[in-house]
Amino acid sequence: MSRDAAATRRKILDAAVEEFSARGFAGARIDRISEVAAANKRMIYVYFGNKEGLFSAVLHHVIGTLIAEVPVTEDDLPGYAGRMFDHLLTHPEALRLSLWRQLERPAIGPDAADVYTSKVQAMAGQHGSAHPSGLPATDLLVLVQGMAASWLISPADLLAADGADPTSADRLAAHRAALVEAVRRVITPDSHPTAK
Amino acid sequence: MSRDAAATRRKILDAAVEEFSARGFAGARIDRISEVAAANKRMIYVYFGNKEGLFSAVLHHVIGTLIAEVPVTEDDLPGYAGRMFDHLLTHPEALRLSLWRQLERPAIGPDAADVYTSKVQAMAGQHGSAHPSGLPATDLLVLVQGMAASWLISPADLLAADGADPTSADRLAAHRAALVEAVRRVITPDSHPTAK
DNA sequence: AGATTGTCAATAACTGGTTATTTACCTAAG
DNA sequence: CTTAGGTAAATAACCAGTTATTGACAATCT
Repeated sequence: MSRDAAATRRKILDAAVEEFSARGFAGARIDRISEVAAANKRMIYVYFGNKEGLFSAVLHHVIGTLIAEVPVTEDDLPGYAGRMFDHLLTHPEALRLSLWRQLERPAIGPDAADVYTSKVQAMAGQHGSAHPSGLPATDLLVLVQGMAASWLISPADLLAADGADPTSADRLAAHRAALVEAVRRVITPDSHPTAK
Repeated sequence: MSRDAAATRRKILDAAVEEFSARGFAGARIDRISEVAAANKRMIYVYFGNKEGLFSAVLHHVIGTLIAEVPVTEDDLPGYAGRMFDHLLTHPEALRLSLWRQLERPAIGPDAADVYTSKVQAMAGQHGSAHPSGLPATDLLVLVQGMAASWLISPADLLAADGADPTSADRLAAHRAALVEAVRRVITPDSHPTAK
């Protein structure tokens, strides 16, 4: 039996991503993580300190990857929404962990304030604090993120309201198209505002 | 000390709403609920069976109220978004419990399939499965709900990207306006689609 | 009386964290 | 080349405090 600190640390982290993603902080069990990782429980405390330290490491890993792989393209918000949707679809743990973080431990995890601030300022540009669309830049970014995640956080009974299977590849592609188009409309400055 | 079954049941339910909303199913403690309710722990099992039964009752109560008080006005989606935002703002437990339900116990809680199905059909109307806007009715409803909740589920570092206090009444009113306007744009069929 | 409503205390299974100890690997002296 | 010793890595057993749930019993109302 060989000894490999990096590999053990990695196995623990992977198992922790799975466990915390599935059950959240309060629901996660250290024993289950060590079992899945095929590592001794004690090693978790050696490498990560305590349960919260492990949760923090998981958050940094997964959310850090999300931020790195889905850059905010402030000049192409529809594309950003589409790519975000794709990433959340292929990395369900990213969305689940983000939600659990928000609900259970908002203070823990990576701080993306600098990233967001610079993007928001870039969007605002010379137009005061508003995007060319006329909507405040921060609100726009928040709305786009909410739209990108909406399908994946909605209850199944809503997603299936039209009878189609909400998880089929076709349905997901159709929603992706609707998402991108909806964002395009949001950022399009209207030429002739209507009353209703 | 007088005896009042209905009052005791109600106190337990109120305390459970608070506890489950704050900590979720796994994080909630029966002891804390009975303490806050000033009721004996045993009564929880008499009235609600077990922890899951209590969680289910909480979900039915809070989400049922949400569905009743914020009807889906399919002919006024911007207004629906605004009223949903208002309700979630004044009833934070409704959003938190919805999220926790989705993450921890998706199978539990009220089933709104019939409500959604009829609204989606009404929106689709004579236009096949699509809304007058050209977007699929289900997707539209999902997106609008995601938009309404986006401010309230976003991390603080994003909300404060423009330096303003994200919880101030002014800021919330400004975001509400942006939300309603964004939804209006999404449902407006465009007269002259542009490339980018 | 008879059913409902409430109290108290016990229990059996867990849970995060720790202590004491062993095992594998590397290096430098003999 | 071998081997003694130091150190990082891993493990098993354990602990003290919780946790949800229940059984037995008392008070109250109709």
